[in-house]
This record gives sequence, C-alpha cells and structure tokens, in this order.
Amino acid sequence: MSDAEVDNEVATLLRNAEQRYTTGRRRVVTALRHGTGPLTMAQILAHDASLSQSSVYRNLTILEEVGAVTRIVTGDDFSRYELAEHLTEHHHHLICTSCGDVVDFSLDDQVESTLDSSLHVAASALGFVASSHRLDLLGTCQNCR
Amino acid sequence: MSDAEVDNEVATLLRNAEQRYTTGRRRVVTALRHGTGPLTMAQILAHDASLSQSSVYRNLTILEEVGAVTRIVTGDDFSRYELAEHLTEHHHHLICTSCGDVVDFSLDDQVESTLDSSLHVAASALGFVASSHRLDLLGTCQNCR
DNA sequence: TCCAAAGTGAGAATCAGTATCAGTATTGTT
DNA sequence: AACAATACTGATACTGATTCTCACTTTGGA
Repeated sequence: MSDAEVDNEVATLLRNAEQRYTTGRRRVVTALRHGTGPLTMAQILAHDASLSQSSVYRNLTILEEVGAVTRIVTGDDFSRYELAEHLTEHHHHLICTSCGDVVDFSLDDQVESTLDSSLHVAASALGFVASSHRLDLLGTCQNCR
Repeated sequence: MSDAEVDNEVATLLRNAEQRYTTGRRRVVTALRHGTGPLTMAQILAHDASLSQSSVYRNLTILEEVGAVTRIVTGDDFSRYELAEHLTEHHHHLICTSCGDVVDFSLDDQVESTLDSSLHVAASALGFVASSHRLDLLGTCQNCR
C-alpha cells in the first residue's frame, strides 16, 4: 500500500469515528511507516522531535481505537506500535531476547493458511471465537550474537 | 509430569543456582500448577492467601531466572506466570480480548513441526538465531460471548 | 470573522512491579 | 545442641511507563 493509500485509509478510519487527522497524527503515522518493525515511544519521538510525548500517547490510543494502529507488548518494559495489518501486510515478529529489538517477518502463504485452519479448529474446541493470531519468534539478532 | 516430578525438577533447578526451595516457593509452584492457563499476581494470591505479594514477585523472578517459570505478557495490564514448558508441555494461549483471560491449548504435532521448520528458515534469512516461538490466538471466550 | 468543539502539551497522578532493610529461618560447623 | 553466616521474608518506599488534567490553541462550519 502506497503512502497516499495508507494516508487515505487512516483518514477514513478517523473520519468514521468523528476524529480529525491532525498534523500530529500524520506525523505519528509517518514515523510508524519507517523502521523495520513496531516502534517504541522513544523511537517515535526520536524519529520526529516535534512530537510531544503526551500527545503521541493520546494519539496512538485513538489510532488504535479506530483500527489504524496496533499495540504490541513483547515482554520488555516498553509497548511498541505499528500500523494495523490491513494497512501493511500480515506478518510476525522476530524478538531479540537480548536487546529487545523487534523485526517483522512473514511466512509463506501455505504455512500460514495451514496454521490458520488448525488454529480455528483448536479454538472452537474450547468455545473460543478466534479473530486473529499472533506469532513471535524469540531469539538473538545479528547484532547481539 | 507428575506433581512429584515437577517438584523434583524445580528443586534441582533451584539447587543448581544455589537457591533454596522454600515453603513460599513451593506454594507459588503449586498455585501455578492449578488453573487452565498462566496466572496473574492477583490469581496467585487469591489461590493462596498465605502468600505475600512482595515475596511472590521476588520468588517468581527467581523461579524465572532458574528456568522453572515463564512470564507472559499478553497486552492487558498484568503479567502472567506459568511453569516453564519443560515442566509441562509445549502449548499456546487463547487470549480473550474482552476479559483478558488466558487459556492453554495445543496444536497437533504435525502442524507444530511444519511451523517450527518454517520459522527457522525465516529466522536465519534475517540473521536471527531462533530459540523458541510464541503463538497466541486472540478472540472471545465462551463467557464473554 | 466568530464560535463551539476538538486537539495539544506540560506537568501531575496512577499503579504494576522492584528495591530496601530489619527481622526470621535455614544450613553447615564445631 | 549452640553458633555463626547466609538466605529468605514481608511491610513499605520507590520507580518509571503510561494515563489523566486542564488551560491554551487550532480547526471547521455558519
């Protein structure tokens, strides 16, 4: 999805929720489009020094509520934020257990669809209605080796 | 693994780290053996009123360090704790996005091993050394429907 | 242009989790 | 069995990421 398409889609999501697509929110979305994985608050602020922390937190919450952003919690002390999957592509996360960094990766479609159907079977056996899955690979990144 | 075997294994892990297997630590392990998924601090304390919060936090940290316990962060406001996989079985988590409750489930072995090899391929393509994976299914539990 | 409603940002407040430390329990030694 | 020496406990204080507050600013419609 191109920058303009993402922008349009985010604008629509916000408008449907009677929210504005302000400059600050655009800047957050721009920051999230950069980097190779979900970003921490510190990374977002580092990417754009004009942003103020409290507004970014508030805007991330709103962007998450309207479905434009997803919050990731990996286990270290910081939440991470990325654009929602329908604005990017289905992907998973490689999490470095040493430095905490998170990088996106994908599985090939066949593995993904096998997995997906197995998950639905398992879920319904337990009375769950599955809506999505989340797959993280834990290990050590190149830098930390 | 039987209660006694788990107990022995935890005892060994602690001893190897020059830690004692005290009554308080036994009680925490007992609490974690109950329930259908990882437990929050509140659930552990509710299960055994004789435990004090600060000691449980400290002991969970130690049990995690020696490899007897795993900390799970699902995205709501509380960490959850479970016995390490080698003391139970490889499993995944159904996470109710409405109430936050977490329940264990398993995939059949074939799906699991296909997944595992795909993950290793993907990881090494990015210079990662994979050590384990984590798969969560998000949805709505029976109670919240 | 003006107004009402929405957004901003600096700082205060919250609260899960961690650190402190005096008191208690346990282990090894004589 | 008594004595250290060392580990553990638990009440409490502290920390820090995130959320809340509120006076001020910006925005969009009439």
